Amino acid sequence: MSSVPSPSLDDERLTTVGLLFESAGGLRRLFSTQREASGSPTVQSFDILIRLARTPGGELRMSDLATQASLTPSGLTRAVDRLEVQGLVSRRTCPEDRRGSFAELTPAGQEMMAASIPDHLAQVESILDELFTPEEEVQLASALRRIRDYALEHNASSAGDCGADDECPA
Amino acid sequence: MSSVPSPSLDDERLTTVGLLFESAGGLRRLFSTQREASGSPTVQSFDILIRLARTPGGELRMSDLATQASLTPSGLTRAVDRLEVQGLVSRRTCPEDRRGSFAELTPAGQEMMAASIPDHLAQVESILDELFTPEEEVQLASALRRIRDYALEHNASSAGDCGADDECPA
DNA sequence: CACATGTAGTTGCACATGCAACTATACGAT
DNA sequence: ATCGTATAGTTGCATGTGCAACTACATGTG
Repeated sequence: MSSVPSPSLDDERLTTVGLLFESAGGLRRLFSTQREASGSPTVQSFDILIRLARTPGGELRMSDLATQASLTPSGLTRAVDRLEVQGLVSRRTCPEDRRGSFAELTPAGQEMMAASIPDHLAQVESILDELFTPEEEVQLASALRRIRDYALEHNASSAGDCGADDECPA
Repeated sequence: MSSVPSPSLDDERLTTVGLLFESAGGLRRLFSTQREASGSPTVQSFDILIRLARTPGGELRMSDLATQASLTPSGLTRAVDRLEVQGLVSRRTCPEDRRGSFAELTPAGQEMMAASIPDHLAQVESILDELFTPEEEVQLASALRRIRDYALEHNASSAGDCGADDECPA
C-alpha cells in the first residue's frame, strides 16, 4: 500500500478525463495566442462575449452566464465589471425580479464581436475540418453535451431550470 | 455591421467548442466538490499528482508535466513548490541535463494517491458508464486525443518531442 | 401586515496563474 | 578553449478566480 500499485491507474477512463482537460486547456491556449495577435479581447472575456452575442435577445442573466462560462457568480461579477469598464457590456436590472440583472452587449460590444467572430470562426472551422468528419463532429458535440448536462445537473444549484445555452433557444 | 448580424453565430462549430469548455469546466467543478468532501488535495494538485502516479517511472520532467497539466512553466513551478511543501512530491535534478528537473512522488505522495485514486476512479467510472457505451467512450477519447495533439502541435514550443502521456509509455 | 426563509448578485480576502525578465546549463561555430 | 545562441526552470509583478460573508429583493407562513 506504500508504492502506488498501479492496479487500474492506466484505466482508459482516467485517460479520457485527462484528455478532456488537456484538450480544453490546449485549445484555450491556442485561441489565446491567436487572439493576442488580433488585439482582440482576452479569451475568457471572449468566451463571455460570444455567449452574449449568440443569445437571441443579446442579453443573459448573470447567473446563466456564469454557468455557461464555467465561472462562479463572484468570478462573473468581476468579469462583467471589466467588460463594462471597456464599454463592451452593460447591466440591465431585471424588471420582474429586481434582484437579478441582465448582461447585454453594448453597440460597441456588438461591433467588436462582429469584427472578431469571423476570425475565430475561421480558426475553429479550420481545426475541426482538419480533425473530424462531419459525422464525427456531431458525435463529439453530442458526447460533450451529455457531459456538460451531467455536470450541470450534479453541480446543481438551480438545476432543472434552464442552464443550457443550446437547449434553451427561447 | 453595427448589430451583430448573427450570420453563422449559431454555427454548430462554435457550439462544439463552447461545449468542450463547458464540459471540462463542469467536470472540474464536479471533481472539486467531491474532493473537498474527502479532504483530498485540490483538483489542480490532483491533476498533477495523478499524472505522476500514472507515469511508469513515477517521475516526469517539469516541462512535460507542465504541458500535460495545461500549465505554463511558471505555473507548474509554483504548483510543484506547494506539493513539495506538503511533502507529496520531490524534485530530482536530471543527471544528463543539469538544467532540467524531474518531479516525482514521495512515498507520502504515493500513499496519498493510493488512497485517493479509488474514489476518483469510481466517480469517473460512474459518470462515463452512465453517459456512454464503451464504443462511444473510445470514440470520445479518440476525438479528444486528436484535439489535444493538434493543440500541442500548434502551440508548439518543443513539439515533436514527446509531450503526450499516452503515446509515450517509455 | 410582519417575519422567516430563500435567491441574485456583489465585495473582502487569499490564492493560483500567466507574462516577462532572469539564472544556469547545454550545444554549436570559430 | 571561447563565445554566442538556445533551452529548463525559477522569480517579480499584475491579474483573474474562488470561497465566505454580506446586501437587496422575493416568496411563503402566521
